[in-house]
Amino acid sequence: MTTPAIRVRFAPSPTGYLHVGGGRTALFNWLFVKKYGGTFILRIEDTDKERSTDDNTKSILEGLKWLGLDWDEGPFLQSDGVEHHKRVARELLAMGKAYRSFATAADLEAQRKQADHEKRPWQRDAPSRALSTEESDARAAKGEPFTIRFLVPGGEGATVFEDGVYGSQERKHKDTEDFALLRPDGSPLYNFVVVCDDIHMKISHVIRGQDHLSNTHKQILLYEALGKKPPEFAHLPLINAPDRSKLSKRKHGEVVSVTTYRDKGFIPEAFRNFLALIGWSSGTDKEFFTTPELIEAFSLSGVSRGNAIVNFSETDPRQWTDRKALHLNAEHMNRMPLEDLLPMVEAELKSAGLWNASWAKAGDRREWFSRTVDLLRARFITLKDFSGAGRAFFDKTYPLDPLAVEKNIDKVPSLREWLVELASRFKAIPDFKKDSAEVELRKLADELGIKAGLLINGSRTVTTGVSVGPPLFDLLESLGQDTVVARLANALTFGKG
RNA sequence: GACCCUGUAGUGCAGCGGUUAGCACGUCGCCCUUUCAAGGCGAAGAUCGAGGGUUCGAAUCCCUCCAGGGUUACCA
Repeated sequence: MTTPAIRVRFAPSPTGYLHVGGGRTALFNWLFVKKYGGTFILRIEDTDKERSTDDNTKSILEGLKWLGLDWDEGPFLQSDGVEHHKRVARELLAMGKAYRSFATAADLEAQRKQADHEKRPWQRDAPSRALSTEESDARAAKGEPFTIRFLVPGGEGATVFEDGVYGSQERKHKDTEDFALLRPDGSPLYNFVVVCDDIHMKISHVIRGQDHLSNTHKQILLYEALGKKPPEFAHLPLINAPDRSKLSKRKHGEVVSVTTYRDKGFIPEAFRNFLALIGWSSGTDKEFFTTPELIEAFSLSGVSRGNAIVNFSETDPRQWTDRKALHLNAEHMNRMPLEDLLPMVEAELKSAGLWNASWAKAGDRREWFSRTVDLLRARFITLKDFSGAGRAFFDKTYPLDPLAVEKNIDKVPSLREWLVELASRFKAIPDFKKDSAEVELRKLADELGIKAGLLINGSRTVTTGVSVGPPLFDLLESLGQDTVVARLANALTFGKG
């Protein structure tokens, strides 16, 4: 017995951008290949010409690239194989394993209604199915339009397969309808093309969403009719919205699109980590995974069977996506090697127009940049925070959080004067460092008979515009004496008008 | 309607015949020489969808029901 080479594919249809469910399916295929070795193929299922667009294809590739899920072959366009698909359909027809269905859409609709009325399931176009070969040929020759449908075997037979996640699956032939292979215009349909292409590409393992679990039986019928051995199948539980409905851009907005996560400052590795945790577990308590760790731990046996919900709020911006995703991103940002993070922060600052050449690799402020990023990352959640909450570190001007001003400055009437005084104390420090700054600040607090916290909160707000960030004295040292003094000296008018 | 899949805290997962039913996110509280969305400690939160069995013993096995999801397209 020979074990065929492992060949898996991700086959999205370009009827939309890459959504989180698709991203997760791609990730699992990718992990499978990385873990066991093999070839990862990308195939674009563009058989529905009405809904497929090049823009969507582009955005899918973009999403995949950002996610770091590189493929070995492709992208292949399914539509390139149409002639082959048609040929196979004709073979099936010639072998008597498929038949021409002359019913129009309206006929079918009537048949279905009738079946419904009689409380029996509609499964096939019985009139066409009963046609003799001669009559069928004659009507086709006359130019009458027809659909080619698969002739599902009768009798008590069943299709059986062992799913890598859901276990043994069985479906009686009588529960499967005579699904269509080719439309009247000759274009092929999904269940048929998938099988043609998977055979053609020698796919060994099909890992895809659970919405295809039922389709698998039809596909197996096709493999059997074509005399081919079906691949191994593994289906993944679906990812739904908080209301348990399918994720859709129209209903749920940008949160379902993979590229949104890129645009909102996610780190690819963190997002992979999050995606992996939906519907999969290593079987241990471990949840933080670098990608090599993920590959090592990955196994189909860890995939769960229940559909999952990705939790997000459409009204609370702090919860625009699942908190766990956000948490994982913060964690990865904190724990990843600093040298890997620096280019990402650089890119973010550049796109925000805040980049300064002296911070570049060979720049004279590189060391400062590196230390500051290191300081800031402990409390940041996404890359966006470097240009947002961290703006005061990278730009002369920075927005003020009115709430911070209210809470940390305006609550104490004389605080503004005290901060100006603090500025002159700081100015006099010969060697401005976090320790010397702290000594000076606490000394002033003592003299004034006030809590150091007041000055701490106040100077944080004045120097950074926000109420959260790194420990104050670290922050002051990073900003540097001149900047700190200048900003504090402005305390009287800070945040006014 | 038919066929199929699933059902453990708000969410994601552990658990596979004997545990005070674990972990993480989130929530709440306390601590961090009175910053903070970081860190530390702690708490609340699950009659394991419901009801019947089997068993000395069931979240774990069986049956029924219920709920959610998928398929039932000349969508994918």
